[in-house]
This record gives sequence, structure tokens and C-alpha cells, in this order.
Amino acid sequence: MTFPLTRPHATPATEAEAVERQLRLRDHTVLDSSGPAPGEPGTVVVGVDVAYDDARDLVAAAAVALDAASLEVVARATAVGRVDFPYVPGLLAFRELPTVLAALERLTVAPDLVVCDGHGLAHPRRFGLASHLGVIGDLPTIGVAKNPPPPPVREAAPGPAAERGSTAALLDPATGEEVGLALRTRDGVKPLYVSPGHRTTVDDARAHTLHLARGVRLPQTTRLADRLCREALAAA
DNA sequence: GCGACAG
DNA sequence: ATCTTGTCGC
Repeated sequence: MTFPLTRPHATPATEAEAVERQLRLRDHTVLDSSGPAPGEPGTVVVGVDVAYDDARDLVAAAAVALDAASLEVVARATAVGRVDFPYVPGLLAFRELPTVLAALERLTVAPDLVVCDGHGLAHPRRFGLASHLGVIGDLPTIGVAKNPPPPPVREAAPGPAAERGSTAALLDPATGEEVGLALRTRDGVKPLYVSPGHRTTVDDARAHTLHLARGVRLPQTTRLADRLCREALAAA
């Protein structure tokens, strides 16, 4: 696949420059349109993830495409690159996206939805990894993270009930706006933190995540992409 | 001033 | 993210 308003993302030289770029891209985020319906037959859901090798300074990315109804794998792709931006909470996209984009370009099918391993709207500046990928690739995206977003985003008081499907709002303390959800995908386990990225809604993030995580905590997309990028890294 | 901080 | 065995529970 090819990317429209895209490409040659020169890595920012400083954190300040990265933040400026986030704020500029943020204006292009679309949050008032719903993505595809969960489990819609014929739609393609793609999971992306990355793995690092600090010793060799390498990063491997994987994109795994599933049929939204059957959850069968329909395509896979990987890419390996060099790490050229440090890990900075709030600026993950600049570390991971170049390689993720390379993997997505090698995918032979067009994603109807991309599930990212990280936050979307639930981000200190409302523009997490999932938002960034969505805008850059003009793709519907959602963010699914294993840990809460960095402050000032905070979880609404009573944590989610212990049952699968229960939620607690993630709020922007300044505006009171709901930017995502803590979502339990299995009874009695730690919740996931989901939020819309681009061309999706909070409820899309919730519904798709639940649909993709049947009997397991993490979405199938994330599990498969995680496994594949580790393999790609080991083979590099 | 000190701590917290997606992957 | 990554380094890593066994162990508790359904």
C-alpha cells in the first residue's frame, strides 16, 4: 500500500521539534467518524508492533492482517531498521513509526483498521502513536496499551468492575473530556487502555478490542504482531 | 524540590 | 521494550 500526505519523515533533531510536529499533525486528526463495524465480514484489521535489540541498535516492526470476521491471517509483513530516536514518554511515535510504516508498505492488503500497541487520544497532548499513524497514513486506527497513559490523563475514580467488558473512563483533567477507556477484556485481570487514533471513536476502540480479544487479554492482532516482530528481530 | 512517565 | 522460573488458579 502507499501513503498520501506522508513519507520522508526525517527524525526530529530535538524533543521540542518532535512536540511541534505533533501539534501540527494533531490538527488533521478526525474523531467524529466511526471506523468499520467490529467483525464486519470482508474487512481487514491489521495489528502492528515493534521489538528492540538495544545491543545492535535495531528495531523490527511487524504488520499482521486478519479477516475481521474469522480472525484468520490474510497477510503479514515485517521491516527492520535502526533506532534513531530515544524512548521518551509522549513521543513514542518518532521511535517506532518509521519502521512500522515500512512494514505496512510491504503489506499486500489495504487495512480497514489498524490496531496499535500504544495510546491514541489518551495521550498528554492528545496525539499518541495510534493518532500519529492514522494521520500520516490516512488510516482508521485505535490505540490499545497495556499500561495507563502518562499524566495528565487520568482514570476515573472507581476502577473498572472485574468482569470482561467493564470500563472506566480516561479523562483529561483540564477539560473533563473522555479520551479513552480502561477496558477489562478478561474477568479479574488488569485492564487494557484503549482510545481512538484517527477516523474512529472511543466506542470503536472498545468494541473492536473486545471483539479481537476473545478468551485472551490482548487483541489477537497485537499477539500475532508481537510474535512476528520478535521473529523478524531474531532473524535480522 | 521530588516523583511519575505508552514502548 | 528487555532480562527471566516457577507457581497459583480456573
